[in-house]
Parts: sequence; structure tokens; C-alpha cells
Amino acid sequence: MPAMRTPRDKWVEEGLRALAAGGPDAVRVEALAKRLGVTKGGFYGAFADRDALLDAMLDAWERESTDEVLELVEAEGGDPKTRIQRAGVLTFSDDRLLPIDLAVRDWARRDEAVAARLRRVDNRRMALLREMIGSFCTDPDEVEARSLLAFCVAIGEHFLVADHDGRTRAQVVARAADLLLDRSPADARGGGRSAADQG
Amino acid sequence: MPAMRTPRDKWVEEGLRALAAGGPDAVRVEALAKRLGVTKGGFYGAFADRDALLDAMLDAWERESTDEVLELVEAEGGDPKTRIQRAGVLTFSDDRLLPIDLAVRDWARRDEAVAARLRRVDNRRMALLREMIGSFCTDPDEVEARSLLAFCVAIGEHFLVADHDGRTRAQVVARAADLLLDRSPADARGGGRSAADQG
DNA sequence: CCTTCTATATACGGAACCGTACGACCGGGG
DNA sequence: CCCCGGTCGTACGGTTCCGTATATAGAAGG
Repeated sequence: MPAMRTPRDKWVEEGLRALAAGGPDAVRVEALAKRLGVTKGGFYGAFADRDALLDAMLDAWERESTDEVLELVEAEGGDPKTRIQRAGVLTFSDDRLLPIDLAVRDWARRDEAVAARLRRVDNRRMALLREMIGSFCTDPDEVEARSLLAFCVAIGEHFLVADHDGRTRAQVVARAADLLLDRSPADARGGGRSAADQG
Repeated sequence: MPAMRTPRDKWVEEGLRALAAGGPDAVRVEALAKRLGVTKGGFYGAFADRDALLDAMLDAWERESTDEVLELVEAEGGDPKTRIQRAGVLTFSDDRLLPIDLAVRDWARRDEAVAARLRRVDNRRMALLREMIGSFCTDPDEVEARSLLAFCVAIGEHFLVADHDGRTRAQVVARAADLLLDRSPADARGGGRSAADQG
């Protein structure tokens, strides 16, 4: 074999970085090549075209944000509540995955194929939330409503820019988590981060 | 006066349409000109450059989503709760303003100047929510948490793609609103749309 | 009717980008 | 040691966009 090609993974990785920083329009073959220290010459050996890269990026993101997170969580063990909390933290406090997640959400509003992928991911996450919230709440309609609220705050938090009158965003989110998880505020005070405090 | 120039408003209006449909990168002078049935020749008589248009668009959006909504609401009268509900409906079920709002939120994540404008808008909206929720909830920390939850679901709803096991999204959102506003589910059944059912 | 003034059409230069073509370079195998 | 094959650099054509310069057309006013 002659000189080893720049592997697809490198392009995908750099592509996801660009996606997180500037949205799908920022994923440009020549820009990625420059950041990788090569020219676009080799790109078209690894991918048919730019769309093939975008597809591969979404594949990688989907796998990373579901299977990989769940594998890590299951490997560590613990009771269901702990495992689900850890899944949330892995997904929503990871400063690599989170910006990609947010970019994909905006992208999905304009591209049905992306929306279909996001639906698969979101359904798995909602299933986890239902499981956790169902452990202390019996009405299935209320479980669904609380799960949606939890998911919306985990995502929506990053799309809001409001101030909170002296409080930090993290404090308000922690209090919101207490409400959703039926904990008294006192439980959360005194050091520990609460389950939905993901920002 | 010779032939009247295509007014700035037309460019702004078409620009906001493009922003809603494709994000800030989709606001392209030549594309807007084509949609307006002119060429870009006259654009640079009305605006210094593309950035000036983006600025004017944000000005228009900011005014429309705050002052105009509040004027309309105050003109109609009613008790505080009714007025605030109407403000929410005007903002978040308007199929013109809502997509612009969502696009601006994603934009703000990458542009500090946009974030500063969004902060002003969001702070006014949070003030309304605090007022409404403060009318039945005494703990100020809890008022803040519930307001954040309400705001996050109003926005975040549109960034989620999860299914709800037979229920419609509107049904789940309605139930979530009941939780946040301390209403029993029975109050909301039987026809009326609830305050936060904005989708 | 003809001048004059202005908004816009047209044309242009320059940049960024996609995808293709071709050639040079380099590690292995004969 | 030399050929062979694959990988990547370079160059190219085509497209889309921004911003500017210049020409044109059409209404207002004399």
C-alpha cells in the first residue's frame, strides 16, 4: 500500500466541528481540508461528494449520541435513576456533543431526512425520561407531560437568553428539575447537582 | 420625483422570510432581488451593504415581537392573565413570527450582537411570565423556575421531534401547561385551548 | 417637448466554493 | 533497483455570491 489516505473519520470529525460551530452551511470541503492540513484532492477519494460527508456525519452523530452513551451507562451500572441521570449528563453536558445536537435540531427544521434521524434519537431519550419519571408518577399522561418538560428545558435552555434577577441559570434549572422530579428544594441544596442541571 | 425606489421595508420583509426559511446564510441580496422582481441594482441605494440589511431586519423583528405585540394586547384589555395569554398566542402561534423567532435563536448562539437583542426580547417575555405565574405562586424561586419551564417548552417544543405514544404534541403540551399553571387536568378538558398550548 | 434627476438594469471584478482531471510522489513487490 | 498502484497536490471550468461602476429609462418640471 502506498501513502495512507486521510481516513473518512477525520473528515467526519472535522465536519462535525464545523457543523457545531456554524451549521450545515459551514461544512465546506475546502475549509475542512485546510483545517486538516491537506487539500480537497483526497476528499473525493473518500466521499462521493459533499452530501455523502453530511450523511456520514449524521450517522456518526446518531451512533455517538445513542448507542455509545447507552453502552457507557450500562457498563457503569447503578440503579435505573442513576443510569438515566448519567445518560443525561453524558449527552447534555458534553461540550462536544451538545453543540452538535443543537445544530442538528435547527437543521432538522429545514430537512426532512435530518428530522427523521433526530426523531429516532429523541424517541430513545424520551423513553429514558419516561422510565425515570414513571418510577414515582403513576398517571401516564402526567409522565408524558413531565418528560416533555424535562426534555424541553434541557434543550430550550440553550436557546433562551433571559436573565434571572440575580439567580444563575444553573440555579433556576436546578429548581425546575426539583419541580419536575417531585423533590423538595431542600433535597437539592447543599452541594449536589440535580438530575436536570445540565448547563 | 422620478420612479419610486423599492422601499427598505420590502427588502426587510423578504429578508425576514428568507431568514425564517433558511437561516441568516439564506439572506442573499441577489436572491431577495429575484423574489422581489427586481435586480440587486437598487439594493445598494437603500442599504450600505448586506450587514445593514441584517441589522434592519433585526430591528424590525425586535419591534414587532415586543412593542407591537404589547400594543395589540393592551388595546384589547382584559385581566392580566388574559392579556398575558394573548401575548403568548400572538408571539408563539403566529406562523410568521414564530419561524423568525426560532431562526434568530439559533443565530444568537453564534453572534453576540444578535444574542444581545434576543436578551432584551426574552427578558420582556420572562417578565410577563413571572407576572402571570406570580399571581398564584408565592415563592419567587419557584416562580422563576416555572417561568423558565414555560418559556422553554414554548420554544423547545419546536426543536424536539419525539412521538408521544398515541397522544398529539398539542395534548402533551396542554397537560404540561396545566402542571405549570397549577390547574387540574379536568379544567383544561372539554374544548378550550390552554394558555401554553401554542403549537 | 425637452431637460434633469434618480432609481434601477446591466456589466464587471473578485472571492469562495463544488466537482473533475491529471500528474507527481511514495511505499511495496518483483 | 525499478516498476506499479494508489493518494494527494495542483489546476481548471462552472456556479453563486458581494459590492461597484456605468448606462438607461421614466417621471417631474420648465
